Amino acid sequence: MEKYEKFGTKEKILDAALESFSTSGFDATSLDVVAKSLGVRKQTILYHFTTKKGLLNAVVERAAGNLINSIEEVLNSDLKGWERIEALARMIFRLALREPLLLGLLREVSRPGSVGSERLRILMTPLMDRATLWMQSEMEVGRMRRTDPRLVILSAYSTVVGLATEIEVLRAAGIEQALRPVTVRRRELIRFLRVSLDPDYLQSK
Amino acid sequence: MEKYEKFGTKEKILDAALESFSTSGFDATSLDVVAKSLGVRKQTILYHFTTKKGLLNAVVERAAGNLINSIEEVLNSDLKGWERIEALARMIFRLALREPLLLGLLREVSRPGSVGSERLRILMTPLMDRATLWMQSEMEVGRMRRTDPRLVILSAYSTVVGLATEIEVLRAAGIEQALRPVTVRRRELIRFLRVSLDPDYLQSK
DNA sequence: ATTATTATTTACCAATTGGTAAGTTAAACT
DNA sequence: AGTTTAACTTACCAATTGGTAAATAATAAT
Repeated sequence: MEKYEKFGTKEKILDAALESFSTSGFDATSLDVVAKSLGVRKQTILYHFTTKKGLLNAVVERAAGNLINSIEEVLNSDLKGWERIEALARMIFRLALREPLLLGLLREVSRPGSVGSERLRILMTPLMDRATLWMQSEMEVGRMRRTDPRLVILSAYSTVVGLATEIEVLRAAGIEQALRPVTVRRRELIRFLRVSLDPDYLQSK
Repeated sequence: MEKYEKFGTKEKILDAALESFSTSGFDATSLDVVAKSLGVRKQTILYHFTTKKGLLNAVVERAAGNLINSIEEVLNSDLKGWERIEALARMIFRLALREPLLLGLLREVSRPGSVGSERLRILMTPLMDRATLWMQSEMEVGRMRRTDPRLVILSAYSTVVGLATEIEVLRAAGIEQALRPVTVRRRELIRFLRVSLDPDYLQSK
């Protein structure tokens, strides 16, 4: 509960930082530049977030919050087994298309030694554990085909991250409608998940 | 034909630069640091490559050269239709596994506004055009199923780039043998390509 | 041996970086 | 009205950045 929430500077800083981190990356982001784009002094940023790394963490945290909320929404539905998986996949693609900056950020932050990659891991781990447990229990009762949950999840994860690259490369390659390949990829992912997980899915055309 | 090829400094610089660019990224790479790691002054680097961007371009060029050579090898074989595609896919995965730094570089350089992304595009475009033409001619004579070649190629491309992320994330997730998921992904890609392209492939388990 | 060329270094530099310290302004509480 | 606290700014700094200019060393050509 902030006290002088007058101009919402903090939020505006987070927006601008997301923009810059996700398109230019952490190192190429200058606090001075970000501040200038907001008509604010750099020290205002440092006042709110103490350090550049702190700012990134805050951005990641907020983004992850969005993601988790979306996921929660699906998890609280009454969809079962395979249908739930498919709903999840669609939800994530929808989010990724609505807010492409999130993809850029994810891409930036999931680089090995990257600043903020640790933060991402900390935020994602419980989500991943939860998903793993759920999948295992679904396998127990035979609603899901037996595989290694983590491998499936990571495959899905890297498919989504790959989108960030793909969309831009498509644009660079001069393909006008960048939307179609994305839906192709979604179909692909869903089919992959289905083949891996849906026990009722007969593998025929 | 260099004149004083005594210590091969230029090559050593390229090696170190590849290492740094692909793991830390362009902006996070300091010429001073790279130079120090080689026991050489920064100005030696700038002597050989004039500018930091020039160095990146040289690194990209060399890496692309490796890639193109490998591809050429397959293209000069007498494999036809689908078999050629599969050989290509396997070749690229082999290269990616043997030299993981190439993946990191590809990942770094394929970012939208990134320095060097233009260079990559320039190098890749003719390769892509050639592949597209070949695929179209194969489709003409019915050795290949009819689809949009560019979309297939880009799917394959982003799968490979996605590997760069996946391998690291897997490691971060604490999965010991990072090799297995990679081969899974290769199988997946080949199956995808086969379904899309091989006219003789009957889609049954 | 001298000269020309290539390779590498020493010395600098202007610009930018993230960050500290100390104000200043404005709102909230009393 | 006066005090406290939050929001923001001005001033400053040490470190690092990529890059220039000039000197020096090493090799090749004459």
